Amino acid sequence: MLGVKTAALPASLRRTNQRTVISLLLRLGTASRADLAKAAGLSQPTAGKITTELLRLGVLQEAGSSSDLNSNGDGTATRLGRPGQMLRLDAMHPRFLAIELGVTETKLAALPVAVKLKDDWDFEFPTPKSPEAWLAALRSAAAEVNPQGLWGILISVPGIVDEQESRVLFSPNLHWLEKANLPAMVKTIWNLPVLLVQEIRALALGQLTAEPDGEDFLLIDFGQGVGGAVVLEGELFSHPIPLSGEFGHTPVAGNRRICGCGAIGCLETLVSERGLLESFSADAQSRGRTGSRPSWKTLAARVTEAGLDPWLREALESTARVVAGALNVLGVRRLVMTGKLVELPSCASFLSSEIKKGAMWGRFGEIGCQTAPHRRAAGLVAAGIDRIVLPADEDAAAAQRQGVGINPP
Amino acid sequence: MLGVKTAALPASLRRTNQRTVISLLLRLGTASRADLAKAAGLSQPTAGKITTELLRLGVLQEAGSSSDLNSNGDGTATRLGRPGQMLRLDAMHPRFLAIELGVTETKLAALPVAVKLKDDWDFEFPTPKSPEAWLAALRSAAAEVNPQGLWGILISVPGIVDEQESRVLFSPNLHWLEKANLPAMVKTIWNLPVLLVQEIRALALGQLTAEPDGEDFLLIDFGQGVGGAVVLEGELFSHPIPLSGEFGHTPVAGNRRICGCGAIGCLETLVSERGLLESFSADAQSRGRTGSRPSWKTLAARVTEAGLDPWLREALESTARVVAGALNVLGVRRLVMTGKLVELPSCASFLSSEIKKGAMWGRFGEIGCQTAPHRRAAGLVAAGIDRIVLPADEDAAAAQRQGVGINPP
DNA sequence: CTCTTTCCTTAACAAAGTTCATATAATAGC
DNA sequence: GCTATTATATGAACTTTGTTAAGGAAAGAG
Repeated sequence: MLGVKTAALPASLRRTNQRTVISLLLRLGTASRADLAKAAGLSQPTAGKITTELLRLGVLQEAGSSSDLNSNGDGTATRLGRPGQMLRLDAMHPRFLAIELGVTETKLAALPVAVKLKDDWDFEFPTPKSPEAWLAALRSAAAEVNPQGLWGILISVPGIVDEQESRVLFSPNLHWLEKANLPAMVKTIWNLPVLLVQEIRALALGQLTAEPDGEDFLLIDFGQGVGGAVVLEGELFSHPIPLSGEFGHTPVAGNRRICGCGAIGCLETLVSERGLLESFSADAQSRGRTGSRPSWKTLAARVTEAGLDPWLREALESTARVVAGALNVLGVRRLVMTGKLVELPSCASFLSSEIKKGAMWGRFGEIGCQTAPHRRAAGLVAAGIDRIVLPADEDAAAAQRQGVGINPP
Repeated sequence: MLGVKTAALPASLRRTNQRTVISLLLRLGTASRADLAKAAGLSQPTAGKITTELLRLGVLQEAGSSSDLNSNGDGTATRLGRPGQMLRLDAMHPRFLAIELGVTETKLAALPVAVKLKDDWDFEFPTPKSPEAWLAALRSAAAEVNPQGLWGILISVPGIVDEQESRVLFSPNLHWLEKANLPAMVKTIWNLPVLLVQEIRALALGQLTAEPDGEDFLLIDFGQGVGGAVVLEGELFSHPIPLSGEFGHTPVAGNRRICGCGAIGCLETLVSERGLLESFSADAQSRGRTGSRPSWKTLAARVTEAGLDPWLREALESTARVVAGALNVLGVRRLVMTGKLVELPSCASFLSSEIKKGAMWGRFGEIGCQTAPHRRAAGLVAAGIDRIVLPADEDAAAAQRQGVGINPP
């Protein structure tokens, strides 16, 4: 018989363990097989097999023996016994081209597996208003990228994305995406696997990468839109219907603004960048100050100087109620906030205190509220490793790599 | 070597498949091993092994051969080939004593594995106001229960429950529970495993039992309190922190009522039974009708006659906003509502239409809103099967059964 | 009475993890 | 400098779980 598809345990156990090892190396930086076995709760033989595989795939690289590192002058007492072969995530070869397709800017960076935790883009250009123009701009940026050794293209997209089908379903602030076939377009430049990742999910994955063993959390980003994503039991929550995290489109009592999504009264119309500026401008006019044109800068200045004006206070209170409701339903007690809004002075702390009042857990213990930088790039790479390098089906993986560029040594 | 704990795959795969088979039988009623294999996507040998085990445990019972059933007069063409041995969930032996510990009533029923989908209690008594009185009342009810063959006691409890530790953490409407050690108390009557299940979770599990392959849903119950629980990817969502589903304690803008939980403005103070009656009474007074004492009956009459008064309309709108927010965050598009509120005329339909307006998915497709009866008993049995009959650790199972009453034939 | 069809079980095997044992490479002690 | 100790990495044997392949059992069809 020839090439019969042989039996397999349905659950992709091996894959789970591979991911555990990668996540451990993200945290530890460098570790021996024995360290990994201990930390992952696996036996040494299993850890050995897994690392062998990851080395073959090019995800890991060797980093000398532990004695080399220890003898490097620092005073740590060298341990007894045979030193381990240290391993780390590969930082030598750029493996992914990450693209942030933002409402106003498009940014690019070529990233290795060992990605930096904070975004750091190589090139950027203003996002044009049509698919063709965007592709043209991307094509000229492409000249600066060496596609040698790349495994895939990762694109962060605002709005609602069907990540399985790589289609943008809905993007209120960038409507032309809905009709474009991004993967096909990008493949005319680089013939590599292309992965679309919903922006808010990339951010959450990035946060998860940065703190892999932090507690479960809800991440909210206040940008051009307002999104939310949840990490439950150490995993980014993914629903078959690609519609989770649409935080900003929750109705707010008394709000009559029309939202890009077609509904009336969405939270987003109050606390997106545009919404905030709109309120600020209306308020400034009512205060009789029509002089300075409302911009993010003047808004920041006003907040620094006058604190939270009533309109802003109210918007934050509404936000806090929606967030508290989400925390209550989910049973999560940690919140990570990103985006421009929480960089305004005292906004983050006011939000936090309001949320703490509204969330049930606040009556038993502490609600953890923190702000964080954007970690899109780290999130994109996490998604890329997960879906391009370690796909569920080994055959599919092979097919996707076909003639494309994974180069086992 | 003697009794060395041997190797095992960490994920409890077998258990998952056992549960799949049970859930299939709940839906199909009766099926052969071959049917189950096909429906569960397992191979016939595996299905055979699993059913053998479940028969040994007493979860399943044999139900004659399919030819017997078919020849029973109905006109279905008897199929070709060897008829299958039909299997069904055991309906002969009462296996669990289910207790609904409600705020006003305590109800009991002895239930077999093949539980009815709608609640149907054998005895009930008013819930006393202290642990001792409750235990005494329970003890006298116990005379009517034959403990022969019982596997465990299942108790549905309102409030926040740590189901792992079997402790009630918080129960705003039944505060004495927080200090009582229910399992220890109950074990003085029946020396059997005792399982506490959070009321809202029992309801959601019951709904899941009734429609095991319906789409993921959010269940909301409007009773003495207001709770919510989520079924994601066919599983009741459980968080390590036992605090999910606390729907009712989300703050509502403008609401100044003081809640049993200690906070101000919780949704629950508006739409719990008590909250509704309070609003109704205030409204009646303002309309100058102090005559008829406000009761659920007069409220129902008023709604039947006058439709939704503004105060009720507003309360429902607030509820709809909170629900819509939850649906948006979770990416769920199906809602199941239970409890007294949605039995009031036109309340359920008004709620549905408001929620459809606020939930993001409503702009793409249909939000499914339905009402359902309480299915606590079914949910309790599901939890009992899961945690008493099929525990993760086979040793723990054996220990828990020790000298207690699982009788393999 | 034999043939076909379907059901159930036994046998052989594959995947993935575990324990146990063994080779290897350092430091520590004499 | 040689041996003892300790820690790492890997090879061998076995467990769990599930899969395909093959064979016996029970019914209707010809």
